Amino acid sequence: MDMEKAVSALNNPIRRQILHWLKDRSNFPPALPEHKDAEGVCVGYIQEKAGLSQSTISAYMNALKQVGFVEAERHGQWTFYYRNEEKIQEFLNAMSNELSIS
Amino acid sequence: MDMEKAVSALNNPIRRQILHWLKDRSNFPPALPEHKDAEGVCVGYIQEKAGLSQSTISAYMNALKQVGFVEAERHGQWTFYYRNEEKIQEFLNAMSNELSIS
DNA sequence: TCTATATATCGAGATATTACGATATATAGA
DNA sequence: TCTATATATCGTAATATCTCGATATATAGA
Repeated sequence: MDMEKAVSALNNPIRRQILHWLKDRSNFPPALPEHKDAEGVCVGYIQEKAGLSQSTISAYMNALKQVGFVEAERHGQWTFYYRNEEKIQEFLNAMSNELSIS
Repeated sequence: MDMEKAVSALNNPIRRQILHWLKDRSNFPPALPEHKDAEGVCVGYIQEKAGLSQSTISAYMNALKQVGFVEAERHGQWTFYYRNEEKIQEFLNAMSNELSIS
């Protein structure tokens, strides 16, 4: 866990918000019938909800992916992003260790 | 807890390191006899350990103080900084809530 | 193959952060 | 009051981040 990159990825309210939204699929419009089997949420839905440009959201999701907080899965033309709960917990533990425990 | 400012204050390896060092007074040179009663560590010691300029450390400590992670106490010409464990724990809990719990 | 759609990447201007040296302020002691 | 020391504040150049629009790439379907 690269704490440098991890904290940096979280040092943005929208990226933190997206991570939070991804906790619950119902924060987004229902999946299309052909995507019922795909895990996660496509970039377009995240973009719409966040209200930022497509390129910005794509970069944001990449930043979150680089540190492992989310994973990406391609299904056709769509990329679906979903949380990596282990990595998120790992970060919280590392942060707790770094700040609290001597 | 202003998460915006809090994460921003932690988005710097030296500031995180300082918070960690402050966990244990023995990370710094022993206190002068006339400071035996003062809680915390003076700016000069922190500066020396961090290896950055005096003005930078002063600004860093102020950033940490603004979000409540440390508190400051003046004793004569010295300012002593020490951790606010409650606020740090409050931040860790808030972070955990924001990231993990839906 | 051609077109439409979804996403990724690129380049850039605006803004924020970093870290410094210079200077100001506060206090202790002569 | 004058000087020395500790810390705070100011002005700054360098660097990083934010966010966009334009463009490139990937895939599905006609």
